[in-house]
Amino acid sequence: MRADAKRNRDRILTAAIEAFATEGLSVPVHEIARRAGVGTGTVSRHFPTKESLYDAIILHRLEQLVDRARSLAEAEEPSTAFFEFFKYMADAGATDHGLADALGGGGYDVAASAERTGYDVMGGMRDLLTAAQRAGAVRDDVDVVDVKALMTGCLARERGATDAAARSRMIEIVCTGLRAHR
Amino acid sequence: MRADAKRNRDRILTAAIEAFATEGLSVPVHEIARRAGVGTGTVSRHFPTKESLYDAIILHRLEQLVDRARSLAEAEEPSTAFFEFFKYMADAGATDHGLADALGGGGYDVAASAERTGYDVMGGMRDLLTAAQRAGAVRDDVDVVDVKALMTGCLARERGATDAAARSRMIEIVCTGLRAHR
DNA sequence: GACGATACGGGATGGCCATCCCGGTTGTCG
DNA sequence: CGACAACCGGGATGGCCATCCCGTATCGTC
Repeated sequence: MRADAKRNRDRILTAAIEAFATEGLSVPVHEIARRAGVGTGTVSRHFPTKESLYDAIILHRLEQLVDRARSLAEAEEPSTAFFEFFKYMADAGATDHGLADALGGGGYDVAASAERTGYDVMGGMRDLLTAAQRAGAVRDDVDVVDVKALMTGCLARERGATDAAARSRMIEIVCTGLRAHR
Repeated sequence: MRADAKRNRDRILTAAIEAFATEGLSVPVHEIARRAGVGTGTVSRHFPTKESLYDAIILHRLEQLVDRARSLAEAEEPSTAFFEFFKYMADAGATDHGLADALGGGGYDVAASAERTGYDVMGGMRDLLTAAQRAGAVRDDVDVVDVKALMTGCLARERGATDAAARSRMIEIVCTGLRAHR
């Protein structure tokens, strides 16, 4: 690959990460090109569709989060690992509108894309959850989809990432509800 | 107002209610006109902008829900009134994608529209909440916006309205978390 | 240093959609 | 019944956006 091509590709990725994070997934490709300082054609050539940009960025971000899940699973006991991760991921979603859109299903199907590209983004989360359930720390009738949905509730956009107090309050509420107790 | 105009207006409202409920707020105006059996011009004349249709339908729907909140507030003790209402509204949102979009903030700001048109959709909910808090049934650091946000989490669209079991599970989780306990 | 391959820019294209417009129609009132 | 105002339909308009295209510029190699 030619040097300038690689350089532009990296610029585009950097610009897209930032643009998605601040504006959400609906940011125009044109705007990403502008931020990257390249033409729209250059974006299209590196990433033929907007969805391929989603794949490159969102799935990569989720991989990072899953790595975090795995290291938490090793270092902590199941209960704290799960709840720490929940908080960690919710915070990530609150400061990254693109991630929040993806989790909320806004026009991008994470699970389908992960499958298509061979990533395993659900696995790490599922392991964390089932371990916590086996340890009796989480109600055992919930599944990862429930968890994801409840998390998106903590990401309500109307107060932005600013109101961290409200967010941690909501996280606390959901985590309390998730704890086993019958 | 001429008889045919009134008839068409009603048809449009009926069609729009159904279209929003099944397709969400992003359904094209054209599609609403088609369902109503009128031309797109007729829709535009009765409702100059799409948002005026939102106002007519969503705010009206919310009024109904607020009425329900008020009657629950009279009939029940504060705690059950609040939690009943939460469940009632979440179920409403699950079967009405338009309502879910509006609650989730998908391109329509309920609070602003309510203010602009003079409706008081938040009031009933707020009363219910503060009453429940005074009765010690709900943590007193949450506000209506939190409640609304957590509710949208229970409305995750990816399983549609079909999976009622998952929904009531999530409602249970959130309500448990909302209960006071320190 | 020159040449072929590769990549670039940004205008052109086409789809989608809300809103506007106007020639034709229909209800209403005298 | 007749005339006129009100209303109707749906095509036209314009904005937004992803994607494609092609003349031009740049890279890497010989």
